[in-house]
Amino acid sequence: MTTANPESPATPSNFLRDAVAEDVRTRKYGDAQIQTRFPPEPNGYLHIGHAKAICINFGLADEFGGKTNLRFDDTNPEKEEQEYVDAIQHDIRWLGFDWERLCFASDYFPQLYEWALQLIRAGNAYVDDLSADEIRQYRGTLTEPGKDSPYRNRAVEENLDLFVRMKKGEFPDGSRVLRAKIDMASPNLNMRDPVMYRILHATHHRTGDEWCIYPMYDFAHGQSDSIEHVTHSMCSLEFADHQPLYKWYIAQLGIFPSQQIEFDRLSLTYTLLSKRKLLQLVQEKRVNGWDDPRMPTLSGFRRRGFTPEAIRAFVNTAGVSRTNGIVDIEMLEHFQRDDLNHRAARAMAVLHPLKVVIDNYPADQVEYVDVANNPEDPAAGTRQVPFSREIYIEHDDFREVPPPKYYRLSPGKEVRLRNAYFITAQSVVKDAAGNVIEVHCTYDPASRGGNSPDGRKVKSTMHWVSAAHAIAAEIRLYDKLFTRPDPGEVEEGKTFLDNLNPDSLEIVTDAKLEPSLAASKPGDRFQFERVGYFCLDPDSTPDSTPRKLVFNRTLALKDTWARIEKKSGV
RNA sequence: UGGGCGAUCGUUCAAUGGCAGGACAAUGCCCUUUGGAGGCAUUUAUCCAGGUUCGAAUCCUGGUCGCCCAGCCA
Repeated sequence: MTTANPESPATPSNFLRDAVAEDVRTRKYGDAQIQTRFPPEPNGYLHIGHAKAICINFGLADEFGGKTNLRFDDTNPEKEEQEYVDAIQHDIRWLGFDWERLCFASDYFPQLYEWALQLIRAGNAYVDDLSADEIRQYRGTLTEPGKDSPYRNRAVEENLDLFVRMKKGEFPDGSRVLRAKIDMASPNLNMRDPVMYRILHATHHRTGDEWCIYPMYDFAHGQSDSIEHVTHSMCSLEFADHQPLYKWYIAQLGIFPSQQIEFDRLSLTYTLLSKRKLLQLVQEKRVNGWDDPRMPTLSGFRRRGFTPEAIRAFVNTAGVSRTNGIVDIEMLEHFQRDDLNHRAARAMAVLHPLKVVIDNYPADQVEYVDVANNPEDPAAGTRQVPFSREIYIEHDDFREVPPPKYYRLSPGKEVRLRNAYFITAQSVVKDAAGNVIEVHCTYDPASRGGNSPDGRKVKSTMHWVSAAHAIAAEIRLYDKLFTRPDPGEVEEGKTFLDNLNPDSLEIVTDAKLEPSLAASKPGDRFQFERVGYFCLDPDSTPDSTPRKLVFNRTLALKDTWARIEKKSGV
């Protein structure tokens, strides 16, 4: 049962949907419903690329009234862990999907073993004593055929005896394998007597030490699909070459023929989606764990403040094909900004405070101005924000010598403090080094709320926080984890680690926030007006003393001024 | 140099023999109590060469280019 709704109103056609629709139309499976599956290996955390596979598998089944199983492809005990099994389930639910059945390839080990015996009896599988190295040599190359193993024509009884003893644990790791007897001269290397079982005296996260032989992917996946009556087994492109083998096992065994269909993986600019490399980043502590907000994992995006709705909308819009391209990360960011723009509560926060003293404002006066919680959504209501004589504004919002097209505060210039008053800069106070540390202004009492009765206009509106009421927070500003659009592109002698962005995390420790933010809870998302979207990090302790608030920047707001500045070649 | 898959705006996905369209990005203008958001407009594409057809991105032939495969990983 799926809980997510179709994201885009007009779903463009794609070859996967077409294939399913055609099978439904022709009643290929009779009264049986469409069945799909999402088959992760629990050897790492799910990333944005998996989100695509999840949306495709769950989405298509849902669209055609079918079901989706979550099946862990746990046939390699050396790489798989329970931690990953748990995290994966959590992430799929977070994304908005729920499965019909929770399955494990390891649940099928007994059945797979029986099927292996069946293939041996039929003369279609044999135990090979060749070493891994020898098997490689015998396999041939891309252009040369392989040659038969000297053990290829063992008698059925001997194969049976040996395989049973492999299972009993009589042989050491790597000493023997069970192989399918197909064709050592096949141009498809997957058909050159592929290994079905290897000996691995390893403890499996679910079956413990019950088994010491483990099936290979190819001998497990298709049959698992078949057992679950999967009608459409959608996987990534690199498995296309495996399809003949997938079909061969199913045909030899005479079991339900699931249909494999391949599609392209998702790739994103400035993003690495190799599980091996992501694991390396975690293990070498280049990032702070799988859920580091800079990671392209679902848990990383979640902590960063991304929403499942935006990720789904992005994945659905990016589409699916059989070409391998790279989607611009800006597209993902667009969908996230769009989503948050509509939903996120607004607040005022000053990241780099500059004190402003309003000289003609009564020293002990505090008034509360009415502020919309979300201008995009009147239903979000309003709140009261304290205003007083001393406030903080963003350091960037004042220039003693304003460059061309700079509309913000500078000496003699009048600007609007959002929802409050017009102020005009009169003088500055500098430290010994000549840095502006304080700006003195005057305000127009008639402009309360942000409009002047005489109708005069100001070019700029700025956010602010009352100094006396401000609360402190740590703010973590994230940037791209890698400096290159393709992080895997490396020069001679370098690795992808050399493409790590040294400035991917900037910590601001002295941000000043409006007091209402004190009530936020980890996971709460906000738009800090004119700055960006932020999410309260789990490192926060909003309810303890001392209270600690840590906000992660999800994304910065688009910044026209920054673009102008950049274009003017500074 | 074997086999498999693919090629459409800068990027990505459509068009299923009948006006090449959307999204992202970019550019310009309008609007704006967020230089946000929004609105309008603009630019740019069928890998190449032949062929079939009234008509080809689509079908055929031949090239070119790209990706994947030689784990006892998945």
